[in-house]
Amino acid sequence: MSRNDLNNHQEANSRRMELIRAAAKLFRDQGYERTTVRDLGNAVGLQSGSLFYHFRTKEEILVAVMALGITATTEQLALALAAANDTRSKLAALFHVHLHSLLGDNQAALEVMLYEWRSVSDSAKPGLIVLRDRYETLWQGVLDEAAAEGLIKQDTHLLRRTLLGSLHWTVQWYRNDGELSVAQLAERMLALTLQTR
Amino acid sequence: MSRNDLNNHQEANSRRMELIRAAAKLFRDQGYERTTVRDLGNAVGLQSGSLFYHFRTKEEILVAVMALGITATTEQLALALAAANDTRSKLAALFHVHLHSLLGDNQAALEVMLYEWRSVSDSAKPGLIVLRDRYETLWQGVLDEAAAEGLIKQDTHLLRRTLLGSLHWTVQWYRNDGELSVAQLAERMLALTLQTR
DNA sequence: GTCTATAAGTCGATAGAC
DNA sequence: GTCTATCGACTTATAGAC
Repeated sequence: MSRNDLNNHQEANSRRMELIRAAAKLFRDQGYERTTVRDLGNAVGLQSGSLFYHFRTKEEILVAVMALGITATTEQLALALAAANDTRSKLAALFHVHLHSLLGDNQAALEVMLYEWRSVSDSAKPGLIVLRDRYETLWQGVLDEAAAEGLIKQDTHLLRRTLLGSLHWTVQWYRNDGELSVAQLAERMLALTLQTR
Repeated sequence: MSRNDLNNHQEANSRRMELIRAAAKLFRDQGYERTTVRDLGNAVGLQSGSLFYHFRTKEEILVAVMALGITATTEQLALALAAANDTRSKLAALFHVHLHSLLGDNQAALEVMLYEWRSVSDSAKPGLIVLRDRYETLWQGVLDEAAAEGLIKQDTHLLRRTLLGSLHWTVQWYRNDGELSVAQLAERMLALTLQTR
């Protein structure tokens, strides 16, 4: 029996999770539309027809990939924020967690969430928007705190959108084999944001 | 005979241009892969087969849309920079021209350039990259000038990438019927960038 | 659970009439 | 230049055997 639960991405059902992870990479590299169910089957050693035992439609796979991408990132951010001692550290966590999730090893799922949104049907969008809002609420809380302390500028709503845009765009130009590590990039982007001279 | 000239997008050949403009909107709204040649034909009152008199392939239409988007924006920026009196005005022009080109009336072409890059074949990429680099070189010149005058921070290469990322991402959340005009948005994003308190 | 086989439809592109 | 008609390939999804 196929599952359709946005939240329960941690299920031990390894075949399903294996498929989601393989789909994330294919969707990221080729795009959702150009990736066929035969491609997905090949990636996990199944015939294309067998996929439909695990998922009812190809789009259900896309939604599962996106849900995994955003919830995993949210969980990592929540953990990092809980471990941070001061506001400056929390601010740094926003950049580090986001970039690591986006550019780190095998983390294609968040990128799919950001760049394949148009392929999601209207009926599936609300559930994903809830997950995205949960993540952005964490961001907003830290930014408001940092603005109150004078660390960053006051226009925190617009700041959140511009910062997330800057971070999302890194996938278009960042190269893992370049001179800059993900952590170094996070620090330099943080420095550009802080109210210091 | 079909034309294949990246630069000559101003050709008076109105049928071809009409098609490019219609394709820009369809590609933006539905994505390149989901837009069929039948959709393109309907949009300009042609049968699908007739398109191939004007373009050899569907991808050639995509490339023409992108070339139009980036060259038109570059031309507008060059004009605005030539009219600017000081560095602060040039900085403002970067934000205003980019956002107007991206969010203004019927300006779908630049958005297609930014978000359908994966659908461009490897053979067509170099020509478009040349056009994009021309645009980013204008940006880099202004940013270097502004940094020298202390208007913005010194890390201008990374700053260019983060700013363009912020601007590109506005298409994902900006609404024309909202409370903020494009010009107002440009000013507020500029304010977030300037080294002032 | 996974297979084989295929249904049922859509796709980009071409050929030839006008 | 645009039409009609269609080719051949490819697509998601289903049915039934194992």
